[in-house]
Amino acid sequence: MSKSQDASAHQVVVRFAPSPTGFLHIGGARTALFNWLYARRHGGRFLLRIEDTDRERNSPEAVAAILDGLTWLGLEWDGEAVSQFARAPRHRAVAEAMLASGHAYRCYLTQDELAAMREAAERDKRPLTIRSPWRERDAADAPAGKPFAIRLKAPREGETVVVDHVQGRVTFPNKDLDDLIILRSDGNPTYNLAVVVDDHDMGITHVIRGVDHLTNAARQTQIYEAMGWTVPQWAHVPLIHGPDGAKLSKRHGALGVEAYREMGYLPAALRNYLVRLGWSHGDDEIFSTDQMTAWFDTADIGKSAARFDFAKLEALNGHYIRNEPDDRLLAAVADVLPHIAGGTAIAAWLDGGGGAKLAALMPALKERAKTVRDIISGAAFLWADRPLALDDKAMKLLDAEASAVLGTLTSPLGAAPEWTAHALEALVRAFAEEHALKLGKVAQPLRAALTGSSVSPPVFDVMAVLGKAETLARLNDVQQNSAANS
RNA sequence: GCUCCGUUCGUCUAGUGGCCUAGGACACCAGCCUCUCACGUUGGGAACACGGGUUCGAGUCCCGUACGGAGCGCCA
Repeated sequence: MSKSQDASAHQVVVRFAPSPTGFLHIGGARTALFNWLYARRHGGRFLLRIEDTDRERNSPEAVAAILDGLTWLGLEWDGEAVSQFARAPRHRAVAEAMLASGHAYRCYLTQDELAAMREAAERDKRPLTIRSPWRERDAADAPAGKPFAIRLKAPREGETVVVDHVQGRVTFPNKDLDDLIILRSDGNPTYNLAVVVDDHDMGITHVIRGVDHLTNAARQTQIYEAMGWTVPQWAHVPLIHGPDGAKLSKRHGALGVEAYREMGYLPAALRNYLVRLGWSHGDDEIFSTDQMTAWFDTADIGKSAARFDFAKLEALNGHYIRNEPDDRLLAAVADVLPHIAGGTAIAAWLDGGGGAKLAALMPALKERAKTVRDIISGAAFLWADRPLALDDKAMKLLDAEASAVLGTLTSPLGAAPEWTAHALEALVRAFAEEHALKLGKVAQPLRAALTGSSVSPPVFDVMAVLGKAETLARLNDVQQNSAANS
């Protein structure tokens, strides 16, 4: 292990180490992104480790969801994902080695004794620092057969320093740090031990993670030092908060990335939004993946927490949608369809020949969409059943006068020699002029009749995509309806 | 409570002692474009938490206060 590490001593190796207790949430996604960017920037490796040592709270579904989320986001990792649980024997061996070298000791403190210490500290309103009497006791005093945990024999004097790319130099007085347990009485390694051993064995050079791990960095430093291992470079990134400044909750954005996918966000947009949350490169806002990787640096990560802002994500997503090739947008539509009401019916319509129509309208659709779902709702009139349901504004647009205008328009339309947006626009403009009407007086009722709404892509595009027969049929529906009402 | 961290427009941020009468982006408002919406474009309002220092000069350095956050498990 150490040989291969020496050989690659100058190569950057980072990792993303989620615990599979849920989905890949937005904060984790950003941490993964930062690590991925850092590795790519330095031509290093981005490894993945699943922290699944807590058997109760871990599920294969969650692991799959995390891998899916990373893949969708485009954050490919190098090699196989490492299971932390599978490495427990090695963690145990390291704990034993520390015991043997005198850097750790067996602690026979019981849960009851611990609880009493906690209670006493609470009562006296003083900070709780566990001081195990077993630290100094002779091994001969050990009660035979009683369960024990292994605790790190941490230094009591001086301070432990964490030199961090983001947080700067943070010092922790050793007197405030207690002897952390590295091996539980049931023989299982604890988180801090497992992380250090794994990071060391995996040759991790830089640990980029949330600030909630800052104090862990101090404790982990003590383990590295006890083992005589090289401490990795640290970069503790501030957390992402909800719009109200409090911890991100389900209401806000603490959703799994798959939720963003289902809401119709593009991975490139989410990456761009996330990278800009806490990190900056001057006034730049839009980054291609190449630019991100070329410019990303832990030194440019801010120290204060950022709030999650859907409006900005949406604006960014709109930008990416406008610039996305139509065929990929079509694929994105197919991707979200299963997740919306009536989606399967739409998918069937698409497969039954509607796909070509959606594709034809895509340039107009993507111009006004913020999410993939907007594309779908904006195209809904394509597969709507006749006669169309009209919304209130459409209803108002189709008053008696407008209906009459549309009635006289039907015959020139029926005789249209060419059914293209361009030709239709010329035809309708000529018609409006002939009848001394402003174009809007014709176009708006037309839009209402054809789409059932006052808002849509340009009407001439709508007519072209709908086709002559369908257009005339929808206009006829309006005539029927207005006749019935009068 | 203790330890650590933070605080520039509503939000994300630029800013590393003079280039800042504080810049960009999103959002908001108004105009233009226009068959609607959107895009685009032009313009507008909008911030250095507060109080002391240091300095010729402070958003930038120091101290304090307030507010916010994170961590204080035989969880990860």
